[in-house]
Amino acid sequence: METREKILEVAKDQFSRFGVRSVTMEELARAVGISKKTIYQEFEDKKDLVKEVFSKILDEDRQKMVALLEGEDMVIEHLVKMSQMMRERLSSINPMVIVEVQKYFPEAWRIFEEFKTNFIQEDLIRVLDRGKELGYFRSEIDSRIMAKVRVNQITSMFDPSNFINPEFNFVEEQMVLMDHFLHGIFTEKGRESFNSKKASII
DNA sequence: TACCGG
DNA sequence: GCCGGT
Repeated sequence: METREKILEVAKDQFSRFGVRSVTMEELARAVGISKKTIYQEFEDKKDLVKEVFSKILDEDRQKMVALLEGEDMVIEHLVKMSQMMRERLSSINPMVIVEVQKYFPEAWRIFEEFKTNFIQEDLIRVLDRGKELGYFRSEIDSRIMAKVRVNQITSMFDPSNFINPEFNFVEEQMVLMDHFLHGIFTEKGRESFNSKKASII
């Protein structure tokens, strides 16, 4: 594996587990088994490294989401699995990291914001439109507005005010939100299809 | 590895 | 005093 890839891989792991600010460049270099100098040959500074780690994480999610859209009739499964993916992503990251990145690494946070609007939202619009064509979702729903609503529901997990003092378990809350969202857009056919296969996809 | 400066 | 950066 290339040095750069190795650094990103180890940094992703260490940052996710211990937080960004509590992992020093010194410690990171030791964990990778290289010198600080080598890290600074690959990355401008710590901000740059954090940004690249974040891009890598989002790239992995992007790949998975593209793969989800492969099947012809995968509309409902797509929405369910996307929710699943985001829940897994959040539980794999130390909540402290989210706060740190927003506060001290605004460029990395911007990457995440762009991912939300440019990718997740556009992906949802396509899925909602496809679901309407297939008769799973009511034709009168506005795909663009509902896609935005759904992005906000999903990413509310990453809003510190929602996870610092959680009133509910966030997994349970996301499940309830997803169920409510789906039932709000389903046609009769969509609802029946969901009920008949929900045991196998949830 | 040692060092400077924030 | 610690840590990013040289």
